[in-house]
Amino acid sequence: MEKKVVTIYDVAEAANVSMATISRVVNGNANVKEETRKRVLEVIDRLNYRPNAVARGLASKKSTTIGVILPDITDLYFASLAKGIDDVASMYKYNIILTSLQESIGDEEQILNNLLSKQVDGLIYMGKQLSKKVKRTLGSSKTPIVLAGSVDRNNETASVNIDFTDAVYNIISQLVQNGHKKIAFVGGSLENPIDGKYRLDGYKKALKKAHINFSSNLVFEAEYSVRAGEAIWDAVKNSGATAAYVTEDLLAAGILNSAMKSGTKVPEDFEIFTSNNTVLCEVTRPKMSSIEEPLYDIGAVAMRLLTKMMNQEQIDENTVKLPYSIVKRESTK
Amino acid sequence: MEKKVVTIYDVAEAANVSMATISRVVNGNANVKEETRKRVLEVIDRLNYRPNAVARGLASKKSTTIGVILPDITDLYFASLAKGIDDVASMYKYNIILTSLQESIGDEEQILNNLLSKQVDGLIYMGKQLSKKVKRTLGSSKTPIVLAGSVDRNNETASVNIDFTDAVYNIISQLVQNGHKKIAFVGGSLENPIDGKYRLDGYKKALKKAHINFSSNLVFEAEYSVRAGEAIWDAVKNSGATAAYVTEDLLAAGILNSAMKSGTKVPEDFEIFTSNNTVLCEVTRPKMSSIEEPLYDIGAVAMRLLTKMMNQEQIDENTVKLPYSIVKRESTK
DNA sequence: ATAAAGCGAGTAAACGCTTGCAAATTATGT
DNA sequence: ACATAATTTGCAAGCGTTTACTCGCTTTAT
Repeated sequence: MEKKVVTIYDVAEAANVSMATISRVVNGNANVKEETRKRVLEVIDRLNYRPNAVARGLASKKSTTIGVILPDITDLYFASLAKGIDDVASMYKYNIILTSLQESIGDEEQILNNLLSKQVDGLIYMGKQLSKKVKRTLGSSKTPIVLAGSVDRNNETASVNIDFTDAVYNIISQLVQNGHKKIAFVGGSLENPIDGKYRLDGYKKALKKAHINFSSNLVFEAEYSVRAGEAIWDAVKNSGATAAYVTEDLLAAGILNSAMKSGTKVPEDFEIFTSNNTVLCEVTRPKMSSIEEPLYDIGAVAMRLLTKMMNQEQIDENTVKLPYSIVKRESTK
Repeated sequence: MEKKVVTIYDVAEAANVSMATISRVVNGNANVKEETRKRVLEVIDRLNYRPNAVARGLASKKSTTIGVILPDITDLYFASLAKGIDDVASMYKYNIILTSLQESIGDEEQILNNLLSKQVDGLIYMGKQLSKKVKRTLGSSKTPIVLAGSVDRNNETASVNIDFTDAVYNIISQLVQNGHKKIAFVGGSLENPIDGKYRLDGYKKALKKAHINFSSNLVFEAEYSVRAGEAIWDAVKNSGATAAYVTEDLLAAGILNSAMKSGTKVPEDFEIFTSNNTVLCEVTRPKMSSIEEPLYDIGAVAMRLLTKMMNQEQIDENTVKLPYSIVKRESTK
């Protein structure tokens, strides 16, 4: 006995109305007599009818699905953003199609096309930056997109972020205030505008304000990993730096561990500020002081913004900057 | 000038063939003359045709989409599993719809219905355990499901795991070998069969083997968080335990930190073994020894298994247990 | 009492694709 | 050259919904 799928027709028949009426009650359309609605609802329940979202999508041209593109879901930074997105999405009854950016560069376009072919109603992008090509593809579709924790140099694309420059400016200023003259800036690839432009700008700005000359010897580039952090410590130490601002928590944890292990006391002999305030900051010993990006909120706001765009609502701010704060723990004085 | 969506008809017209032929070349059907195929491909490229996956889904009754249900994406344990799933899924051209299990209990059923309404071709579940109700809903659909890092008491449902009991047995045996008589078992909710049954069984078994009496005073239940770990340390210490096996990394990290802070040297005065070998183990100082669950692989194998089920291939093993290993770092002797 | 307006429900045409079947074309063997 | 087989194509019927349009029946106003 094969299990038959219950369709709108079956419900219509059992409830003695036309399928249009079923559709109306399922969609909450007001043009249905209360009595009929009740009867239909009952039948739906009895037959265990489950509207086919694919068919609905085809007929309505809405999939109630959004595409989320991120580099790596095991990176707590993105996972936190994703959680914010997910919560708001489910609040608005959207489903999320998650896709990771693979190593290979070229496939960003392919991922996008795949998502568009699935008729997603919107997109959230958390990669490093949108390529021209991708932007073009996006432009030719009408699918709205917003960047979360990612920036668009030209502010053409909607995005939600914190003011990276400002945050780093503050951090560095505090370090300066603590008497440091040589402060290392340890970032990921400087090609990524967040590190290479915004954050570095904040660093430079703070130094300038304090009349300290910028020296590229104090700027380090490393992969975002504990190992890379451990490996770079010697270089950082040898640069003469007495404090460091690190753009990512794993990296910072690695540096911290190497420092402690090599006998450099943190924060007494060396202060460390990191950037993402993931749970890692609480796991290291000493616990790390960090910029607190409201990651969950960034994701949530990005998703909320996207729902507005999908509803064609008026958007007042294309680029929203959320407030950040600074959490002092034990890696700074 | 409104942008028109390019459909299969447009391509057919431009290529001077019927839409059926377009469909065939898009689907790689062999019954197309090479010359025609080339021409069509060219037109597809020129018009920038992107097949509508929703329409395909409706016509073919396949969505090339699977649903993934997990408790919390910011938990590295699940994130790692998810990554394995994602990679294999994209290898097989499936998309993933990610849904988080909210706090509220009752909605598991709703989540499932939503996913089924989206016509997912398969499901991967990583929650604590499938409720009867959910199982029933699942049974009435034909959608295959596999559990990843989650267990089914009755082995009715396909699942991929490690042998939790065996792993813990080994850990505890090593601790016993190191001379410990009082070993704490610190888990999450013991209602969860993984902790409360499988792991605890391994613990008991190892004690028994060593002729050590099991004492419930040495069994602790705590939330999976750093704070909970820090908070529980005193109780653990006061129980007289000289070593602990902890079922989750955050929790272990909290315990470790409190121990060190309170002057108890790890591993000299107290040994700690944890369970998930997430990156946290490398971030704490001392770094933590851990069972190494091949999380990524579990996810990957689960997804692979699911593809087989979706293809109606013969499955030899309903329940697959992957090999685990034990990584010794600095929290044990 | 009667026309206008409104409500509730049905009809049928999309939506963009897959696919079984039949028709047309080309290749093969004699 | 002809029949037959094999290869390519086209036709059209779905797939399960949504949604304009219509239509009959009540209300309401006059």
